[in-house]
Amino acid sequence: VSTTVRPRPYHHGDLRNALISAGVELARQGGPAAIVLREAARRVGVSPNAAYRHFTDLSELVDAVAERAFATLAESMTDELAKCRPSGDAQIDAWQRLRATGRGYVHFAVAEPGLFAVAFDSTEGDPRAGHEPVPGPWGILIDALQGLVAAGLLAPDSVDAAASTAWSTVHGLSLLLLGPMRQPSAAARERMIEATLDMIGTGLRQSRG
Amino acid sequence: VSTTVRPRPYHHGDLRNALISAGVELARQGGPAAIVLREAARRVGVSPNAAYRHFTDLSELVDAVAERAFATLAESMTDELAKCRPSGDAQIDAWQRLRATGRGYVHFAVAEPGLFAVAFDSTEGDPRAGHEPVPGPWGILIDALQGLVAAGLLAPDSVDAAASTAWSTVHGLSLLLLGPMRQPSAAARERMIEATLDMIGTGLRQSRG
DNA sequence: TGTACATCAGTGAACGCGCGTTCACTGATGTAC
DNA sequence: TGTACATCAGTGAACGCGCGTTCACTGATGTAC
Repeated sequence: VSTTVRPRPYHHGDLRNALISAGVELARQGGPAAIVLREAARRVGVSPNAAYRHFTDLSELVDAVAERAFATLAESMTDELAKCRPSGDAQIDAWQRLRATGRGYVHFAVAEPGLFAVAFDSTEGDPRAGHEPVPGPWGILIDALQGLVAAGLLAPDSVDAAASTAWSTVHGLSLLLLGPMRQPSAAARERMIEATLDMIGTGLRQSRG
Repeated sequence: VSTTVRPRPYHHGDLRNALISAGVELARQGGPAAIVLREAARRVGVSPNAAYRHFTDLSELVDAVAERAFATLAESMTDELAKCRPSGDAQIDAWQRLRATGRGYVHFAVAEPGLFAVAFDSTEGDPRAGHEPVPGPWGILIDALQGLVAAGLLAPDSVDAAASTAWSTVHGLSLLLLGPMRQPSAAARERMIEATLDMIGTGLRQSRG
């Protein structure tokens, strides 16, 4: 095979993206601290300083990885939303869609703890700020809550408060499942998730009255 | 003054504790990663290797710092409990005491983000495992829930589920307040805390029926 | 169509840094007789 | 009460490591004429 090895061209062609991908891989395994510039370069097969053509700083690479992590989190939420089948009852559907966003959030956290940590480690300011053009996790949650409003299940001026409570609950559950309450079985985990989503629901119903 | 400076004795006398305290201080400022053996030794005024008389490892120092962090968290919860004044109504009091534990938890997280991070970074297994002889955060929460049971407000076999939901909610709120939703005013923060505690209450009331 | 040359994207070697940890040591302490 | 000596708790110097970053450089690319 050695004769047919295509020699790597001098110019990589897409080094910036390749480095970010390597960074994502590192983050998946070891969280934010594992994003190491030299190691990313090593994996891409490039000298460490080549990275400086594309990032002024290590922190810029980390930011780029965090952005991808956020996008993947949003994707997990929309994936779960896509599984929702209309029931014919608009109110039931609205609740289901809210649950789906939460479920997607927690599933991502459990499946990708490293990326999850990166997303919330390097968040400067709040996630409401855009990760445009695709709506980020916050936007997706707000959309789901607007769905409740449209179905007459939530007062329009309760959306912000509802969002922050729902987010914090789901975020907390995620960290609990990753850390102090690592569950042995996936089934037990799903039970905890659904129980927590129940609680969010009853909380929101209550605050409506 | 220089003549009256008492020369530091060759033997420190309490180096282990001094190093842990230095580690706590480092953790307060920079979280788990800031616990650096050489720096701790530097602050105590001792050579780096002296630490190895008291810890086999850096990780052993980190563990000791985490233990202190856990104790301080528990303290914050009991402090808040101590503020509860009996109202004459056992049911109201039981709710108030549960709220107090949650409030103490979140207050600690907001006041000491670095220590809070250490506590949950290095948690091996779950926090239910003892930090004896004083009851840890988990024990304090369980106690408060047993209070609800005693007041006839919670089914005895719901305690575990209630504990994990309550914990995850309060934990999530803490992280949210530290990160994505850093609040400008203390008042706004307290409002969010109380709103979340409300939600935990309605959630538990619901699951009782 | 060809050639000069600016620009871009890499290389290789080296830097200084702070870290955890180990080595051989020395000063202080406490116990046995 | 004094002295020998084991033990304990420190010191000072050094190690190897991997890191982020900088330097002067070279190979490839694209544009002007």
